[in-house]
Amino acid sequence: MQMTLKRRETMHRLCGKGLEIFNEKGYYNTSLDDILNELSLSKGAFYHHFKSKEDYFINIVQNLIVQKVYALLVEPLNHCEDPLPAILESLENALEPGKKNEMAYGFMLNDFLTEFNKRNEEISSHLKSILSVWEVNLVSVLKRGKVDGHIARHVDCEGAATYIIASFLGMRSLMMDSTNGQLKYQYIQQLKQYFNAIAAHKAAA
Amino acid sequence: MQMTLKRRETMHRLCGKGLEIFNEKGYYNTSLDDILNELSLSKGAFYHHFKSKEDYFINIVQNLIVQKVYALLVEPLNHCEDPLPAILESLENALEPGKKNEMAYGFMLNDFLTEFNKRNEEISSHLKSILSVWEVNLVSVLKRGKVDGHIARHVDCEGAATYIIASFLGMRSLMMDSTNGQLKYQYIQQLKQYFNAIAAHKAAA
DNA sequence: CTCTAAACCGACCCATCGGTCTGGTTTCTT
DNA sequence: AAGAAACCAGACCGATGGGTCGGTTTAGAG
Repeated sequence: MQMTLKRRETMHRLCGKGLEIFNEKGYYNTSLDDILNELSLSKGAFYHHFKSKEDYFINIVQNLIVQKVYALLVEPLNHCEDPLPAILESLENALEPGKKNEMAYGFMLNDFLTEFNKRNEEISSHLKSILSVWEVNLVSVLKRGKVDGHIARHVDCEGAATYIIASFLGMRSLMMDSTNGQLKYQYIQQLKQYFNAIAAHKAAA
Repeated sequence: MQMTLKRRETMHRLCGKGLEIFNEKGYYNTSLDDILNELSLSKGAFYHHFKSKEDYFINIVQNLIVQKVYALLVEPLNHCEDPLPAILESLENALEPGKKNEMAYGFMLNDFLTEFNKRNEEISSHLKSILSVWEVNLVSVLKRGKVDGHIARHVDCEGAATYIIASFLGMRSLMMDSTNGQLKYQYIQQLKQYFNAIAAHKAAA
C-alpha cells in the first residue's frame, strides 16, 4: 500500500512539473531530460511509470488540464442567474496571469491544440474533446439564458458559443508573449459590446 | 544573366513547396529532405541558395506570407466606403478554403505564430510584425469609419481591431481540422452582431 | 534478518535531422 | 576552347532525444 503511495507521489510530481515545462517551452521542444533533471529523476524512473512520452502527456491532459478547464470555464457557469456576465467573468478570470510565474495566463489549450494539430492525432483528439465539453456547456447555458429572458430570442446559441471560444483562443495567441495587460482589458470591453448585441433588451424599465 | 534566372527559379520552387509543406505539417516537423525529395533536389542545391533552414523560412515569410496577408486582409480595406462590410468580406474571403488543397483555409499565421513562440525569437518577430501591419491598418480604417459616420463615436478602435484579429485567429484554430463549413458561417454571423453593436446607428432614416 | 518486488539509476542504443564537404556537371564569359 | 563561376549530388558528421536494459537501492512481509 505504501508503495502505491510512492508511485502516486512520483507520478504526480512528474505530471505537475511536466505541465509546467511543456506549457513554458512546448511539448516537442522539451526533452524528457529537461523535466527529469529538474526533479532529479532518471530515465529509468520515468519509464517505470509511463510507457512513453505520449502516454505521459495524455496523462497530464486528462488529469490536470481537464480539471483546470472545468474549474475555470465550465463549472462557474452552472450556478448563475444571468449567463452573459458569468461568462464574461469566467473568461476574464481565465486570462488572468497566474500567481508568480506559475501557469501564466490561464490555461494553454490553444498552444497545445496548434502544436499537436497534424502531428499527433491521438493527443489532438483528447484536446479537442476538452474544447467540446466547454462548447456544449456554453451552448446549454446560453439556451437557458434565452429561456430566462436574458438573451435575445433571435440568437444562434451554437454560433455564439463558437464565436466566444474563437475570440478567447485567439486572444491567448495574441497575449502569448507580451505581458500586455492592456490586451485583456480591450478584449473584455469589446466582448461586452458583443454581449450587448445579443442580450435581450428589456422594455425600458 | 541566365544564371540569375536559374537561381531565381530554383529558389522560387523551393519557397513555394516549402510553404506548402510547412503549412501542412509544421516547420519543426518537416525536414529539409521532405521538401528536397519532393522537388528532386539535394542538400547541396539547398545550401547553395540558403544559408540555413531558418534563413530559408524567413525568406518564405517575407516573400510569400507577407504578400498573402497584404492581398487578403490589408489592401481590400483601403478602397472602400464603409469599413465594416469591407472587413467582414475580407475575413470571409480569408477563411475560404483554397482552390484544390492548395493553401487551405486562407493563411496560416496563427499556426506559425504558436509554433515559433518561445522557440525562435527571430522568426517570431517577423511573424508578429505581419500581424502588426494588419492591426495598424485595421485601426486606421476603423478611425476613418468613425470620422465618416459609419462607426459609433464611443468605439475604441484599437480595442476593436485587437478583438477582430483575436476572433479571426481563434477561428482558424477551430477550423484547422474539420472541414466544417458551418463554422465559417457561424463566425460571420456573430461578427455581424458585433459589428452591429459598434456601428453608428443613424437616426431613423 | 531475509527475501522479494517495486522503485529507481544511468549508460547505452539508434533514428532523425540540420548542416558540411568533396567532387562533379552545366552554363556563361572571353 | 577553356577556364571560371554557378549549380547540384549525396556521403558524411555531430548533436539531440526517445526509448531500452541490466544492475542497484529501498521498503514492506514473513
